[in-house]
Amino acid sequence: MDTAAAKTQSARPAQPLAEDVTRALTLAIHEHRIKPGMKLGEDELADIYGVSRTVVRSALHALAHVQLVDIQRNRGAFVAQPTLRDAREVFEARELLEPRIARMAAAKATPDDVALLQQHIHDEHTALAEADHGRALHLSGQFHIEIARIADQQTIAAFVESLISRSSLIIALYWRRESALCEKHAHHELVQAIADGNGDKAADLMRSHLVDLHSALDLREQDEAPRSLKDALL
Amino acid sequence: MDTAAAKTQSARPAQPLAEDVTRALTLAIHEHRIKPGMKLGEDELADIYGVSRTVVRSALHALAHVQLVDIQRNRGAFVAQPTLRDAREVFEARELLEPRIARMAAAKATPDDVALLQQHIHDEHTALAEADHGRALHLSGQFHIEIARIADQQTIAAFVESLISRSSLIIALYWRRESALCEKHAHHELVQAIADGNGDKAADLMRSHLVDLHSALDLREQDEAPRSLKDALL
DNA sequence: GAGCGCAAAACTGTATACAACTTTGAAAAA
DNA sequence: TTTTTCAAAGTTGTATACAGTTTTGCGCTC
Repeated sequence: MDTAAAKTQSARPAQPLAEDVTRALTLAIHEHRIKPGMKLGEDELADIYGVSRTVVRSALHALAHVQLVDIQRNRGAFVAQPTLRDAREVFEARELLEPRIARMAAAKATPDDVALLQQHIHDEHTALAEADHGRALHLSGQFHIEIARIADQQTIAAFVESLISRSSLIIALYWRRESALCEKHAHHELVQAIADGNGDKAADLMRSHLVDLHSALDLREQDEAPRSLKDALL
Repeated sequence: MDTAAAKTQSARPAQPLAEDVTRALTLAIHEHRIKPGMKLGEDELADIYGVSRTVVRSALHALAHVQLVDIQRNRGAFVAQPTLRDAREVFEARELLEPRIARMAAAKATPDDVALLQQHIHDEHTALAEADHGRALHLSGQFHIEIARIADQQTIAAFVESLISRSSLIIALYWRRESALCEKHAHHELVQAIADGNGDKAADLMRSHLVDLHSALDLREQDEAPRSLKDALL
């Protein structure tokens, strides 16, 4: 009967599967429950989620495609560790794409969309109030993704989503503890501009918001050697 | 890295890779050997490449992530059929990203890089002379990808690569036969601007080149209904 | 003859088994 | 004691087997 313990999910029709693991892992990474460099053993995950290695493998490859994990042949999968260069590139790309997306969102947003964004902000505040920083960070990312969805540009939205995922890792690695908390005002003002249909303002707010984020990171040249060393010892 | 030769022949080193199948399929799609909407049966491909379904599955999922194929649950994988909207979005994104990439490439290109680009152009002309339109199209795309590589912006380069892949499908679906052949001059002038380190000119040339491409497509509103119908009958 | 329904075939999704590679630990030699 | 070699354990890559779903085709009913 112990073997059945792994199948305690039998309450579920067992229809959705492989990508559930992908979502679970993505969320865990976004919420910083598992940290950059951590090894993701296939057997271990298969045991945890009560599925076979086949499913875990599929999920890990999916995450590798989004560059959330790094798969090394015959060595295994590890949570990705974006380099300083990666960090700069990701934020550079975000500063290129997201203001434009914000402008489009301002042009297309419906009242329902605005309400949804405000709900996101509310949830984020709630998470912060409960000191659940991981969840707050995840929701903060989802906020940006939601804007991309509202802009109704699937192609660019997919890129933005990928960039935001990686941003989570970058924040985990390079966030300056001294820097202030994510300015709650930024998101709120942005929603207001979108609700007003003020595209220029939305773009500007988005740009400055991203610059703020960017500058809250410690992207100075630091010892990259320890990184590769930690790879081995962690 | 360059195991380009290892592909379709019977003399397989017996240590090939799953991603070899991915490359082979990608190339086949890029060269329009297999067309949008075509079904990619797992057993069939496994038989063709002499590998197990596991490997084929992995390859198909990789292609699905780049949106080259469309995987429908319990139904199978099909070569993707970008919609008119997809086509517009892809070229819009390219017109946003590639000029910037061209500018960066002009700033960073070494003589070797320029030589490589010229080689690409030469190969493309050769393919055209042999009436191998599929290969010419593929090389044309690789040319753009190479520029992104030279620009040394891995993150954006990855996006560009994805966009160019999809462009191949879009061209297969919406190319106007009446429109002139890919203007060979465009690429050549672009290389010259890059070689001269003239970033502004490179960006401008890239932009107009993309606009030319875009306008060579027939993106008028046409019957989308047949599309969904063809899905069933093809 | 047309429409409906059920069963068999085909294919995908998942699990398990086997092979190859990497790592690790200890034993032997210097 | 240090270094080197080799074997055993562990993990990933690939193949095969099984289960569930979709499709198809035939037969039955109206």
